[in-house]
Formats: sequence, structure tokens, C-alpha cells
Amino acid sequence: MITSQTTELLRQHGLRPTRQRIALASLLFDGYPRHVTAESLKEQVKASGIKLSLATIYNTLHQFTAAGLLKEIKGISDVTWFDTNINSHHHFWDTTNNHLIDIPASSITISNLPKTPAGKVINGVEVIVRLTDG
Amino acid sequence: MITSQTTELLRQHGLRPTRQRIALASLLFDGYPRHVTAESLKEQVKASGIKLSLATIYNTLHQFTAAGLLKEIKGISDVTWFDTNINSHHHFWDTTNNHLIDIPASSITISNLPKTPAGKVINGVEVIVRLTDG
DNA sequence: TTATTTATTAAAACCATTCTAATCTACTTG
DNA sequence: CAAGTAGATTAGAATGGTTTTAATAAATAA
Repeated sequence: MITSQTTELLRQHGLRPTRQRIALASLLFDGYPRHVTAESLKEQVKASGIKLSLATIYNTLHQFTAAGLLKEIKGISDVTWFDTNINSHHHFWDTTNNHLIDIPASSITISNLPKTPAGKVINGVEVIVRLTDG
Repeated sequence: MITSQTTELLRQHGLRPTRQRIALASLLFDGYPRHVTAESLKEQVKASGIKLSLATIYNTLHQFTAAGLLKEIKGISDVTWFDTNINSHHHFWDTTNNHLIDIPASSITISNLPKTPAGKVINGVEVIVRLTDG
């Protein structure tokens, strides 16, 4: 993704287009689905010769999530993942390689749930299918 | 649960019936389903006048899990939960009160999953239904 | 440009959990 | 029962992912 498009994307989401955000958005939003952690993204950033702090990576991942550009996934391998696929969907978790694979929301049916407690409302459903070798 | 029964339960699972394990098992395995964290269990222990270290609570929760007496649940509120319901099932997570409610496994149907990658096998499915007020 | 707001950063703090290594307890064997 | 030993408990230190701090820098507004 070229810089001018990335700049525009950031502005559309109310984020100042700083050098760091442009670099991260360029890596993340290239049209392919990506699952990253703060650490994995730090590696990619380093590999592409850009220098920016881990704190900025955390800040930016959270800002992108708040802006609706990323989805946060917890409960996988003790670290927080961020997913460029912001549609409702689920995940295979390959526990051997610590790698995620998307599962479309349509693959999972919730049939006869117990009634939700009074005054409560369903806010989201997260399904993780663990995979091991064998 | 009386001490002699708890002692027997521990022995049956290959665990030495120490004072600490008997105390924790008595609290946990009274026939009612329980969802605890290390901290919440520490509070219960304290409230019942027993004194034992947090390290022992962690050790014991993991030993009970390895012995098949508890199930470990991750991905809920940044801490690890332990569930006395060891059958396959899922959870409502009330994010306001940080409280769990069981959902029977039969309430959720997995219909047309993408094919699992070659050489991999499904090891477990974890579903968390987030609840908020409103 | 100058002022103002917002972002970045290195380093320290945080916090759930695990580790260490010293002490203690349950069980085994004589 | 006594003594030995394998296993358990503990306080406190360490770990590791993440957040905070507070000082500097960059983006925008006037």
C-alpha cells in the first residue's frame, strides 16, 4: 500500500498520519489477512529496516483496534493477537507452530443457548479450535 | 465434603493428601460447579481461616488439572480460570461482574469447518460468549 | 511562525504466574 | 516405631507480556 493511500486511511479513521503509523498500517493493511502479535510485528518492522519502539507498536495496535481497523484476540498462547480480518469469524489455533487460521462465522451454529441472564446482552462470540499434530 | 472422602479422592488420583490439598479439594469439590481463579480461591481460603501460600494454590490448581479434577480456561479477563465441570462445555462470560456461566456442549454445533491442515487433529474447542449490560 | 495538541520513546513499573532453594511433611523400609 | 527419602510447601525472587511515566518530538491550528 502506498503512503498516500495509507495516510488517507489513517485520516479517515481520525488518526494522525505519523511516520510510525504509516509504516505499521502499510505492513498490516496490504489486502491479505494477517494475524500478528506485538512481538511478531516488531520482527517484521525490524526486517523492513524501520526503527520504532515496542511501546509505539502496542499503542498503535490498540489505536487501530479502537478505530475498527483491527480485531483483538485473547486466549491464544498467553499473548494478545491482532487480526486484520475485522468481520465476525473464528480461529483454528495450531498449537505446534503457534499459528492461526480463520474459520468463517458461518461454520459455527449456536443452537439452543441457555437464556442470557436478565439485563444482559450478547456482545460477541469467540471460538478457538485447538489443533495438535497427529 | 468430609476429610476422609477428600483424602480418598486425592489418593485415587495419585496425589498425597496433604493438609493444603485437602483444604482446597474440600472447598472445590462439594458437588456444586465452581469457577475459580487463583486469587478468588485465595480469598475463599482466607475466609475459611486456613492459611496457605499463593504458590501452593497455583501448584495445586495445576496438579488437580493434570489429575483430571479441574479444567483450565484461558482467554477470560487476562487471568486463568479453573472449572470443576470437567465435561466438554462452554461459557458465558459476564464482563461486568467478571463471572462465568456454563453452556452445555450440546448448545453449539460446528457445521462445515474448513478442512483441518494435513497432519493436524482437533484437540479441543473453546467457546466464549461475552455478555454486557443493556 | 508560534502555539497547542497529540505522538513517540526509553526506561521504569505492573501484575499474573512461575521458579528457586530452603524447610517441612507424608510415606516407606528396617 | 525410627530413620531415611521422596515429595510438598513456602517466602521471596524472577519472569515476561503489557502498561505507564514523563520527557522529547512531531503534527496541526491559529
